Amino acid sequence: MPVILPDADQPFSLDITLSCGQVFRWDKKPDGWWYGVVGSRVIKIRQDSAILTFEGAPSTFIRHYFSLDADLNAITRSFDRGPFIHNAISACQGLRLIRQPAWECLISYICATNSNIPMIKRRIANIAATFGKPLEFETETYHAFPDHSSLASACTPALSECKLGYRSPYVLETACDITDEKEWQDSIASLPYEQARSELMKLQGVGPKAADCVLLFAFQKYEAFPVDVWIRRIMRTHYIKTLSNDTSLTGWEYDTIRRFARRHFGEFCGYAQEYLYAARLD
DNA sequence: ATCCAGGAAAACG
DNA sequence: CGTTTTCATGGA
Repeated sequence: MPVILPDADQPFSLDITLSCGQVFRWDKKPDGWWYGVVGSRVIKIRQDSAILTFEGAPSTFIRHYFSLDADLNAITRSFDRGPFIHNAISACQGLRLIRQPAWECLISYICATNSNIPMIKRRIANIAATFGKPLEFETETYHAFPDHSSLASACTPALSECKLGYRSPYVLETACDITDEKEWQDSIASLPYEQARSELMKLQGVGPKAADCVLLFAFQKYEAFPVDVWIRRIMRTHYIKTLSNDTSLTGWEYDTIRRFARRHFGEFCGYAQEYLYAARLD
């Protein structure tokens, strides 16, 4: 079975990377193996100290998907400013941002609004099981995430079985809006962050938060700083203490937070965001 | 029962 | 224009 031995100077934690809430299609079995579906591959992977053992994809794919080529020490050093983020970096050593398939990431974060992580995972699994291509792996059947045309032609009853709630029409309309998956992906990738963000927000069900997540997790726009209720709470408590206490996050407040973060943490503020988010319960 | 969760659209002043 | 209300789902 293929093995990767990451550079000892380049930390990587498979557990933190897969469980921090950036990606929704992985599960860890009690025997220590993680199983996930990426594109049309079922991947099985585990980490024992520094040794990464996997099956289902070539090592070039694994390295790219988990950003093992990135100089993580240099990245965390760039935003290691102040005790709070420093503690988050220490608590989540080896957390790396995954390079997710863009179309699946887009739909995932449309399904993520006003929900918790177990609920999001269930919705994505439902969509894949209903519309995705079955993939056999070790006596079990997994499902690829369906392409945009499969979802665009989905009939409403089948989609409502996926328990998306009020997000169903958003998924459907977005699937219909995107006529060519690769063309869409290339056009977003070619734009600078702010423009790409504006383009994404034209899609139904994609607001500031979802757009920032897609840009960060699928397009490697590391200046994106998604603000959810957790991040807002953390930023208000530890960084911008003048922010108000009212319940709903206004557009003005979202922009204030993300621009502060861009200035304070620098060009990798999106990476910093993920460390803050992953360490939120500490 | 009430509140909450990787929010965003629609309705309202 | 900015602000408030509504939306569906399940766990705590």
